[in-house]
Amino acid sequence: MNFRQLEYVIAVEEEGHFRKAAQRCCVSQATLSEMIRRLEDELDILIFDRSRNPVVPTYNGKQVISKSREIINRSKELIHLKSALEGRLSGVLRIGIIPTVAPLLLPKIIKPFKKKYPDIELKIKEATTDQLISDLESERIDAAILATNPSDKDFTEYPLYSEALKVYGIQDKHKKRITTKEIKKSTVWLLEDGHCFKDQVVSVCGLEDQSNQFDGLEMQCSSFATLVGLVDDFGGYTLLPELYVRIMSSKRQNKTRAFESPEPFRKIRMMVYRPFVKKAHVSALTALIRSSVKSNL
Amino acid sequence: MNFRQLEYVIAVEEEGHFRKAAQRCCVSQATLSEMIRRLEDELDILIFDRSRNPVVPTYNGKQVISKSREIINRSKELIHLKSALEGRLSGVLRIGIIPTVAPLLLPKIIKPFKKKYPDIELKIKEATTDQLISDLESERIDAAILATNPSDKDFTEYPLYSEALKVYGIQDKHKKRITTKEIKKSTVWLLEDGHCFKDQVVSVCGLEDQSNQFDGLEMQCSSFATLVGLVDDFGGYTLLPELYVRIMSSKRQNKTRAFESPEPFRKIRMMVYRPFVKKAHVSALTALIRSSVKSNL
DNA sequence: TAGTTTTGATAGATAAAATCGAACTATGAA
DNA sequence: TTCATAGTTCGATTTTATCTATCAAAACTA
Repeated sequence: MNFRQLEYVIAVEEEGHFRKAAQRCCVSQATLSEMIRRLEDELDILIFDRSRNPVVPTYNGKQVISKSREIINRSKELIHLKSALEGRLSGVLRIGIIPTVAPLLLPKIIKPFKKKYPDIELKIKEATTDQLISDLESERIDAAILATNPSDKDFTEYPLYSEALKVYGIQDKHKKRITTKEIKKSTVWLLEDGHCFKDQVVSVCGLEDQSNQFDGLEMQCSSFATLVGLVDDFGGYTLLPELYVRIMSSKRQNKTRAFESPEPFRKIRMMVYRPFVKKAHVSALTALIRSSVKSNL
Repeated sequence: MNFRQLEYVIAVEEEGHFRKAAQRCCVSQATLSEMIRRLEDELDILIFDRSRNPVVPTYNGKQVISKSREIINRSKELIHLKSALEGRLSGVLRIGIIPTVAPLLLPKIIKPFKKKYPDIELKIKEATTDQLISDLESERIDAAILATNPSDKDFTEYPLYSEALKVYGIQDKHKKRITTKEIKKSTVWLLEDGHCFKDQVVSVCGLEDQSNQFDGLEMQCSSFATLVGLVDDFGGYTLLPELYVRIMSSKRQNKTRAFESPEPFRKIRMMVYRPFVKKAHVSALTALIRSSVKSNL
């Protein structure tokens, strides 16, 4: 067993293809094939089902790949240890963000982060909470920015910020605050399934799990911009997180109101699986996000 | 960088000696020397200070060794993955136990464990709480059996059992229970510093941190057997955990009493640092200890 | 002090491995 | 069938790890 074999296995899993994987690893396909066969012999585990296209890992193979990732990730850390010890953070930081946070947060933080830590290569993945949790466990990402608290307590969390949920779609200029009862009388436009924000809205408003239906129109929304457009065109309400309200036009901000106290809010957290690896990287990013949001909320 | 280089580094750290390390790794000293030099070149970190005898790691070298252990431990897990997946637990399980628990617990569990899991090689280390916590962090051991709760919350704990603290040295056969006030009037013999049991006794009885002094005699005790002997010879009292009382002669058990309610007790826990590796091994041992103790307490 | 032992480093030879290009087999599409 | 694509196998080549033998420095020893 050697590091390269593990890297080959990871590459094949990600590419689903021996030739592409070989290309990525800068070796001939023959070498990669032979090395993977040798690893399979040594572990006495068939890692890939080659009869399928794309090549897929077997059940046992998935366990091998998972362990391989752990090992390769740590070996990368060892290679970057020197610069880490010197305080020059370097290497890769792989972050996952849910779609209802990404467009609000990323524009604020990417540039300052790259400026402050030029030697860190930032890899960002936008995906659903479930996907990101699975990525954390398999060490495909180092940290995830989520709005829900995974019931599973194998994760460590660092609170980032809380933001209130606001209501969009108010026409009455004199109205100050609004209750859930009032908006339930009308249509409440929701994001499509899979977004945790949708579940939060349903729970906050005590809605039946109504889908976006209006006069024969069914919409699968994946962004706040679309939701706001729907409200403008068809009436009704939608809920928006505070940070999104702040980047809307003032005309639209005028159609937004806070809930009656106590205001519902969502907590955004940095979640990590192995709190000690990339600790310096993650806390650098965490600190940056906190200070960035503090000046905006 | 390859696995063997990391193994060589770990061996040198543990042996403090290139030749001995080479012998342990079954290679020539020249090979080991060369490979370590190459790793140092690659990482651009001087790992060992060779001018000292025994050879000691540099500060940065210690970080390298720590990461190397993480990597090597995981590579071992990968090698044993097949049998782990088949339910036949195999490989090494390295356990640390504090000295005031080891002699009470080990005799009960080692044989049944070896019988039930013949493919697991059990390595047991007896050491103080502080030492074991450091061993857990550096992955020198997989789990530790402790009586104190490390304030640091980076550890996961699995409760094993609780045992009451009893008082030894009672002469009055008609006495049923005893209070801390009563025993404080006389000498209370203690274990030497470093044992957490001693600190627990001092705290339970509200003692000044008195040392074992009696008529010009100063004793550094490291076992309950010695403490009991001291009480027999010189009078006074000592505190014993319940499991120890059970293995004493009935003559001595007759000189033992429980405290007035609420009885003080100590909680014995299995502590792990990375709850997911060797999870099956650790829970196998945990289950065995619990059931073994249940029939004895 | 001079000789001896011990320690880790170095050099050249050798065995083991990883890698490559090319030929080979299997599968599915035109 | 014929072709294209996929992964495997084979022999040659390069790279790497390892060995033995030797060296230089430091630590003992007589």
